[in-house]
Amino acid sequence: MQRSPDIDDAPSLATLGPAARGVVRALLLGGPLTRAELARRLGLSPASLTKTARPLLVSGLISEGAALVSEQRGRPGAPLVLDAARHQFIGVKLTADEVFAVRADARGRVDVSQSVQIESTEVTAVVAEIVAIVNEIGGDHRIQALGIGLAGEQTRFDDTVRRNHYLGWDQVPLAQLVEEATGIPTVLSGDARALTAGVQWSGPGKGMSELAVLTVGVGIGLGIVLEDKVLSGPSGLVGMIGHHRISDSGPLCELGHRGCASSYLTTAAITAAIGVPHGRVDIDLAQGCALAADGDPVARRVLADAGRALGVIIAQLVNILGLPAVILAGDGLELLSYAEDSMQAALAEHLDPVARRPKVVAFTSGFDEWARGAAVVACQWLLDPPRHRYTRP
Amino acid sequence: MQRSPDIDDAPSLATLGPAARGVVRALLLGGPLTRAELARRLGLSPASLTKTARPLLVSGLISEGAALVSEQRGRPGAPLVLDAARHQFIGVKLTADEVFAVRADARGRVDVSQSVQIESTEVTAVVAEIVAIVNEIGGDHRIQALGIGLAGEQTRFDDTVRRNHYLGWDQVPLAQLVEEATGIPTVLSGDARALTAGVQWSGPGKGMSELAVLTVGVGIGLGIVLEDKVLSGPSGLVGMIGHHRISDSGPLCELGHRGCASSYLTTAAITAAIGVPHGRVDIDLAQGCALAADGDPVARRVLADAGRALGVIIAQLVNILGLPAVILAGDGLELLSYAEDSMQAALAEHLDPVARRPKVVAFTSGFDEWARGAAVVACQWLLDPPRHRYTRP
DNA sequence: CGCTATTACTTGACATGGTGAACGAAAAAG
DNA sequence: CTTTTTCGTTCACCATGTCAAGTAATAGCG
Repeated sequence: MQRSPDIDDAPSLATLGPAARGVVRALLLGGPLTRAELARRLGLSPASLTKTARPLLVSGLISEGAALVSEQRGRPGAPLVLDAARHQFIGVKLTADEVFAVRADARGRVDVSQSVQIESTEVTAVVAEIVAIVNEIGGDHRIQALGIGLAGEQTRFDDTVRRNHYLGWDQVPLAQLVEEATGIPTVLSGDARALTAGVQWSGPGKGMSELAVLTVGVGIGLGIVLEDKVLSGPSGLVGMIGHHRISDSGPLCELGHRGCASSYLTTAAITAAIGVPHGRVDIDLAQGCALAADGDPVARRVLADAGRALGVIIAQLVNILGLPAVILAGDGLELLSYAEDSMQAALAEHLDPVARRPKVVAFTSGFDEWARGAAVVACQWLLDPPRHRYTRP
Repeated sequence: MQRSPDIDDAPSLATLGPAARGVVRALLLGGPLTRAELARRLGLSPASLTKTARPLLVSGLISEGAALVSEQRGRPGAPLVLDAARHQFIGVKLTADEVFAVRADARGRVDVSQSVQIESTEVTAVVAEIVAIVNEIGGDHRIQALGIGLAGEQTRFDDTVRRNHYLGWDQVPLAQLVEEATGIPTVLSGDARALTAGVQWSGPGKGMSELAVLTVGVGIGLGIVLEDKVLSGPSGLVGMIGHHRISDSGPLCELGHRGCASSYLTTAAITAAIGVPHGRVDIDLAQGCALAADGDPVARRVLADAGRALGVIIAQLVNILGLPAVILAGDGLELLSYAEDSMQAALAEHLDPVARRPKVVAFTSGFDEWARGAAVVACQWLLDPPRHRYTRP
């Protein structure tokens, strides 16, 4: 080819074979790597890497960097460099009253983010809002894929919104609708799954093959990673941990459960529990934490109870699945400031005596993390090796 | 070694390539199948099946049966038949005081079983006992592989016994020791994992891609199947559910937990809970159930509480993992007779409102089911596609 | 300086497992 | 007897991966 590869001239990741995708994935996760190192990580022979890397090099998708200063004895390897910024993705977090979108590169680094309130949850209106924000945020960039995260029962790399309580939708082929309007390949994802994918791809869980992401905020969410894959379950109904009973006594949740996780941990539950004894209904979580900081016994107790609930849930997860790490996220994470001790105590108490204590990490992030996760899902979707299913003509 | 070229001359399953293994696995699970049906189940083209089946046919590993009476319109397919009985496996369940072994075919059908008490848990003594029982039970049959199940933290297709509380072992290369003494390829497995494999391969969970097996007896065990694979976790520590707290009040378990699962569900806990109020220490589970049948209020209450504990655990599993089915097993299962109602009630109460209610199946079986599971693991191990990891010379 | 050990990469022959397209075979339906 | 439908085969071809042998570049060392 004569002309130098223009910036948007690189082939789409979707056209690559499974072997090349594996290399791209490893380069995205591991920065520049030599062929030898790639071969080791992917469990392939050096010969395979020579063969797989060549077409990627000639197509301009990756390039060969200067050899590093050698620490080894032998011939230094030539690092293969993948410019992640040349592969842009858009992630959308869809709720019943807002569309939040980010544009991120293949490593999940966010470039732009934007949000818009929506008035109607009617399908065509929502699709129009998504299309508008995607076009705006996409700008001139070529977008490889679009991921949409929403609360509900989505399976892995889904395309249809099944019965969705929040939006009032049922069997809406949202991916197809958006794809037709934007021309960008689109995939749906449960929001907890998306957040978890983001955390594991390029967040605090990067490189961990097994972990759970537990979110607190309006509700309680859970995403589980096993063997490097985010669990989706056959029906997409996974991680419904919000109403696990923590104790026999305790507050009531909105479903009438006494002492369930939601009754201890949702932001509404915490602010109510702190506000009511003080005769105040307008307290928010920050104020509640401030009260605890001032030594207010009610706030202290409520947050300690919340921490205890967190600890119990973490212990259950680790007992059942043997997870080495649990990451806490969500906008209700503020509560941890005065809940961490009781969380750790409850974790220690409820962990099985032979289970290993997991690493518990608090991951403070903005709301865009949900949309970023959706972008990561879109990227993982493109890189997912086509699952070799013959379909008869 | 010289062998008469008779029926046992078929090639070992271990020599097959991944494609052929897939066909064999499908034939083991699905009885005789035509090439067309195999192609559909494996997601392959008809051409692939012709190619893959041929060497299996000429080697005699499978044969072509007579065409079935046709219900379809077109040409009837020729079913491919695999004689599972020609592939024998041995499964061993190892405890601190007993070695229990079965010989089963590749479909997990048990032919012979035998057990022996062991006096010493010294490694060489135990290995000798295993070798003796394997040789005896193996007879003249060619044994494809040997699986050993034991309580402890074994990873998937393990070969070393790590720190094992029951046997007092640490870092014992048991698989290698037995393999050297018997000449049979040997693999280790956690006992819950083995039981679960047996249940899903050819037990009541046959064909289910997602399920959990919950055992009650001396302890509480848990095995989880996700996407057709039994979960093992990175460290082999999975399913440590025995000390999950069920209620704040309740009996004490041997670790001092009040109201944990073990305190409600182990056979010892139940018999003690029934026996003590009656001033009897020698009650066994059957007698306890008999008392309940006679209307004894203590026994009724204890069994109802046990059922409630079961229901809570099942609900937790289903909430977290979205499992469509849970299978109950173990020698303590007798308790279900007067515990099922409370179990169902607790399950309904603790299940998340949006989660789907799982099928709960009681699977009554003998102790040989544990060893049978180990034999199934051995078979699955042989059929596991060599996981394509290049190892440098 | 040149030799050796070590590590990185390439080359080409080959194996495996997969596909599509064209075709032949056997049954039911009409 | 023809059509339809489904099953199975053949053959050319592709993608991925290995092995064995060789080339390339570096550090260490006499």
